[in-house]
Amino acid sequence: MSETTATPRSAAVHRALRRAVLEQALKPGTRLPEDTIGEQFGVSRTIVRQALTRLEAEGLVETLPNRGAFVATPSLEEARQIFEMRHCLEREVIARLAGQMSLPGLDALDAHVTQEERVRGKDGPVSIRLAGEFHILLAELTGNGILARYVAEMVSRCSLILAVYGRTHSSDCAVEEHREIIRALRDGDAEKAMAIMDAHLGAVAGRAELTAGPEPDLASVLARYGRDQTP
Amino acid sequence: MSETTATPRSAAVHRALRRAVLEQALKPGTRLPEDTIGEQFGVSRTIVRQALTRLEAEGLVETLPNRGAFVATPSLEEARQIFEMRHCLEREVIARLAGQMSLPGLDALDAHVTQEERVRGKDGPVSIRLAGEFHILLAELTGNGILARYVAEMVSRCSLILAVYGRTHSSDCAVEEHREIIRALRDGDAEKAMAIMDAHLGAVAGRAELTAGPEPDLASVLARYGRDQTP
DNA sequence: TTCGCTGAGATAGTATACAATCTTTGAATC
DNA sequence: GATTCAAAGATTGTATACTATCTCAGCGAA
Repeated sequence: MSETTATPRSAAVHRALRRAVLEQALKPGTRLPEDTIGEQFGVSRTIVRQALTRLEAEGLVETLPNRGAFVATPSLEEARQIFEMRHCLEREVIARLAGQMSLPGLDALDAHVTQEERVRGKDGPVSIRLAGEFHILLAELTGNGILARYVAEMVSRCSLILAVYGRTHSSDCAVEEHREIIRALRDGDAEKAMAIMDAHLGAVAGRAELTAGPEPDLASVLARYGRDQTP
Repeated sequence: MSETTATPRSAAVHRALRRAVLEQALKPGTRLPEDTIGEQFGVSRTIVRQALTRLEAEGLVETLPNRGAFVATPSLEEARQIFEMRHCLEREVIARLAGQMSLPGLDALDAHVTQEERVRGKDGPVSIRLAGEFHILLAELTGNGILARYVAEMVSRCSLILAVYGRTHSSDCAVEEHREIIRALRDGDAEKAMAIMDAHLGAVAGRAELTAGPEPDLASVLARYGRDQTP
């Protein structure tokens, strides 16, 4: 995940904003004024601007000239393309891992899913994030950092899509499917792992309806995400 | 290819630098001091910094804290990963296009290769760039912008790899292979198209030795790339 | 000679001031 | 009452000034 971070300060802002978006604390379309954010983090607009530039490159933020930055709102067409791309990439991941999993790798996956189970139902936002990070972890285990980065990007943007078009994140089934994927990978059953992944991603893509929640206060969200908790 | 460009000025610097890197006018490891670049383009460091940030996100530039930006020098391991990823993505492109090519699409490809033939042997740098853009055009024809963006990124970074590890760019064979790929796609022969693409990419990846050229003058290079010729 | 220190120069990191642009509010007119 | 224009406010775009850090040359001591 981690590129050579340019500077620690803007990296911190970048991380915090990214997390807030991924946990759907900042909903698509939310305005991201530079000075409001800078004020919250105690940095100047210069720093914020760098973070926003990077987020834009990742597709999590859209900026309009002279209008500023907004949390990206994927169109239906974009959503379709992102799901397609994610599907393609994750098939590649499965193909590379099936039957080739190291013991430490399997342990790491197990540990992650255990963590998912621990917060299931308790902390919605964290649960959403962990579900995505399972797929990123999987991609990282291939050893190909580029592949992992692309998967991470697609997972992030899927989170955005679900925030726009999705119903509630039903994490119950997801966790069990994650276990099944691990099992199939351990057994070297590439076909089965692929099938489960297809179903899993299909399920994710399936949740596509319209919902509208209340607009949360930007400052209060940022106050929560300011402290850089690593978990 | 084109995201929502933040601001025209930094976008221009970004394009120019990118082009210079892709045409190997700026070789890997070249230092990219902010004020030297800013001076050349008549903009402040602020603008240059934005451009460099974007280039870093694309993997074309690496920055070291308090040391500044350099044209990225891919390690052998990165090179391997990039070729793997490119291979995976381009297979996806072929799979989607085989037998589904529209007439305008085929025309566009033909026109591009014709352009490649026109500059073959005459303008080395442009020839390198056009060869890469053939693959990007192919990816764009799938209609999936994300896929196209990723292919574009991999093509760019391959260009960087060849600049470090490659021998001379033998564009002669490449152009003919491009024609063959078009033919196979037109005939709907997915297997053949895939095989040619495999061979083609294998040939690209195959050129891996060590070379070292003379260091060109940064200012003179930028002077050439300052004028934003669109072709 | 070599090693280490010190200070000058250069360059990136950051904040801020100012300019340009957009949005919005309010009033005047139809 | 609706519409249009204008001015004020807000926010982004850009340049620049200042600070922190790194690099390297020069000098002195072992």
